[in-house]
Amino acid sequence: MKASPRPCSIADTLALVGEKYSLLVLREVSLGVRRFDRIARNTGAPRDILTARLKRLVEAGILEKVAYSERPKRYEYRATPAGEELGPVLVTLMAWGDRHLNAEARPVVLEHSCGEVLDPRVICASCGGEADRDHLKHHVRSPGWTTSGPVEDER
Amino acid sequence: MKASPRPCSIADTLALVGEKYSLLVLREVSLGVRRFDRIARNTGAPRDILTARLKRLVEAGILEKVAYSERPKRYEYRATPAGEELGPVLVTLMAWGDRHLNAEARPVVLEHSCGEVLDPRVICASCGGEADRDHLKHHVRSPGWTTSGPVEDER
DNA sequence: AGCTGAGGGTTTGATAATCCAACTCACTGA
DNA sequence: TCAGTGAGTTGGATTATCAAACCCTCAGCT
Repeated sequence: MKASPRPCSIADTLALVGEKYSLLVLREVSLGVRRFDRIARNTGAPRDILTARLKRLVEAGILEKVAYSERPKRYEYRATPAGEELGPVLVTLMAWGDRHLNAEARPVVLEHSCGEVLDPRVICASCGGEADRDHLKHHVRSPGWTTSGPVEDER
Repeated sequence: MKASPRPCSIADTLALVGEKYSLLVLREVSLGVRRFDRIARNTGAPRDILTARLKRLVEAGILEKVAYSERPKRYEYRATPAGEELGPVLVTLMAWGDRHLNAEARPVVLEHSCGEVLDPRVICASCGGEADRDHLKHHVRSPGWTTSGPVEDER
């Protein structure tokens, strides 16, 4: 994926993991499914595409190859710490789908250590308050990239 | 995008918003950029693709077209409540990119209503505890779709 | 009336990515 | 020896993306 005009961490992150299947691969790995064949079947990814995605995720430092057998050389894929940190993205995507697409029968349920089914909230780490639209303000740091758009003429 | 083999809200959500540019369109809308031309320039999406993405997001109930001028008929795009609820996905994607790709100079900063720069955390709504890998257990509801894979033979 | 420009798209043709099936290579276990 | 498994590669057909040009409606000059 190509970088997009507006400098933005969302775009940069999607440039790494936004291609088709990448996040599903991560889902499988975080469910404990680490081998090529099974990831291919569980995600539905064609094998050649899966090869490309795994390569990219390994190069990005999100997954790592770990040999689980010499002779024949066989590798499995595990999440690195950076990969684990994408967990919140998966959790929030899943929560949205559970609410808006699979309200009556969630295919996968996450149980929190407190015993309850997880209902995830995003909060501010320093004050603990809810971090939704009403409580956030954007500050665009890049000159010429306010919400009114890019600089038309910077001569 | 096609549905993937494993029944999963992550896959279902990505089937709606996982195509290239869709989440960037949502980012622009949530930054207050609502018009076709400007969304096209700020995301870098080709105009024909943008037309397709907007159509899909409107059909999915994530955006809505609002006329801001009769004669000539002109529309702008706004997030519906369902669209607003994708905010946490954008926030977590941005946080990952800020940490791993733009650590020294974040392009956009979110300020929480408490006055601090937002450092988002995902927590369990019922107990308030951290919702990371160590505190979560997966329960796969679909028969035959444990982490060991699909049913090989269901005759 | 005619000209220019803005806004919001559609069309066209070339380029690139995806998909799927078949194939390879290196073994293992019966 | 022979079938099977795991992890990819390869080739060809299909689909999506891209960039640029085009279209239509109207507003505001002149």
